[in-house]
Amino acid sequence: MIDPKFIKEDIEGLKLLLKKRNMETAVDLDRLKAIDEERRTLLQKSDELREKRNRLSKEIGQSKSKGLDANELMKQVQGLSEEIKQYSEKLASLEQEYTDLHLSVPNILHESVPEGTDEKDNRIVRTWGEKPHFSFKPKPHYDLGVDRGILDFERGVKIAGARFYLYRGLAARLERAIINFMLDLHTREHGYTEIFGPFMVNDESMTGTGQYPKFRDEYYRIERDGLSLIPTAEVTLTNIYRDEILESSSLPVRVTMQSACFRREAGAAGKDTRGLVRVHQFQKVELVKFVRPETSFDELEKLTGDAEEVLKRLNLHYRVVLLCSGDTSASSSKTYDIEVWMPGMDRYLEISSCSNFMDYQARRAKIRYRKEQGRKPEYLHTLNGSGLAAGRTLAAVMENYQTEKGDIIIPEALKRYLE
RNA sequence: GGAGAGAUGCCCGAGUUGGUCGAAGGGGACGGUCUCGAAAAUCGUUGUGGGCUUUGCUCACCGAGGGUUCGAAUCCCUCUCUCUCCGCCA
Repeated sequence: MIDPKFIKEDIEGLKLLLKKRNMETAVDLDRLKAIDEERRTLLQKSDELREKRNRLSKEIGQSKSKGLDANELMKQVQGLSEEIKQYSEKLASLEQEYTDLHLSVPNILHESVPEGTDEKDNRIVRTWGEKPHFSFKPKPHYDLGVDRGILDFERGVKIAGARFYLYRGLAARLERAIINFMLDLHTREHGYTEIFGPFMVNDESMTGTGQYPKFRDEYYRIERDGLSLIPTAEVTLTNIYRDEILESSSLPVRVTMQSACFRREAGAAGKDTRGLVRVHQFQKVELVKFVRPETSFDELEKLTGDAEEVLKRLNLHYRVVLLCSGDTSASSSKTYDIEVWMPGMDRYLEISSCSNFMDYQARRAKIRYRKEQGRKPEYLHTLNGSGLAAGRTLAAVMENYQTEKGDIIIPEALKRYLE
């Protein structure tokens, strides 16, 4: 949610924002503005009536305690109450519509975000390492894994369905090693606290981070219990402080958590159907930060660097891409994608996405902090990024470290985790 | 899953014959006095969100949502969560 002052004071600015984001039809801003004004008028009127009712009711109490007759007053207040009720009903429906529209307004974009319509306009900001050379034609991880007997897609499909898979032996051990390596790196060297929390969350949490109410079909929900399987540990981590006020001295808070992630991949039919690229369940190490507003864009650079460090230590060639205005997700103000080179697939593959949400998510989830004692609480800024997607990292290691005979060399950084 | 108890401000905790209760009291935190300084003592301040004609006025919030009433933290209904006992269990 953006600061409501934008709706009140700068509707033209918001129109421009929608245009930049290539989503002009997503929100009826004129309607939003009109509702905002109408509800404020009604609110004023209704507050006046309530004030009167409170005052008269007090008088009734006083009269009665003196043994005086208050019937006349009581009749008057009864009428007031009727009127107030009508106003509340009108207001409630207006508030509802206002909130729905407010939630649909995307986040303000940072000035450094390039204008553009889709991924073609994203800007490569840096590249690390080089594409490895092979004296043979490197295989994509799915062929390599199946040939080697460590990836089993047929069994995954039998057990659960399309887009499920099974790791056997080395693949399973390698992914576990990758996860441990990443968690150790982030906790020992980057200052994150390791968290282990729920993989299933309630609707408040899904709403807090923005999954609900809009993109309901993209997630698995267990109706009977009102719980949803998390699509990322971002949900668990960000909701740690939902509805709370933190002390300024405790910021920044840095947390990391490894989790399984569940995605329905609705609308991705026929896309990336092979391999570990797009599946319904995968593991990921997530990074989340809660920071003071004035530091959040610096923190985004550091967070992205924390994720990049994983690839550096694994000696995997990658590039960092700054998403353009049309490709940046609605809740993000600025996003970097990290794309790792996949020699077998002969393409770069997104392995991490790091975003600064500024106060957009914090406002929604009511996460605030107190600048100093006695001051009003303010919304803090939240950031998150994958550090990294474990399944895709496994695939990248397999493709980059394969030998002609179909073996996989263990990267130096992972050796101690596989002994 | 069965039986019972409870949910109040940063924390503890009063308030349940409905009225001047946004809420006593204690603790904590912050500020002042005292002191060379500190402790102790003492005085004061200390919830959140909204509206407006914004050094002020006002509305809402006592787990959440409904209801009764002129008026509800206080009465009624539903839900959620917590605790205790029993059952089950990695």
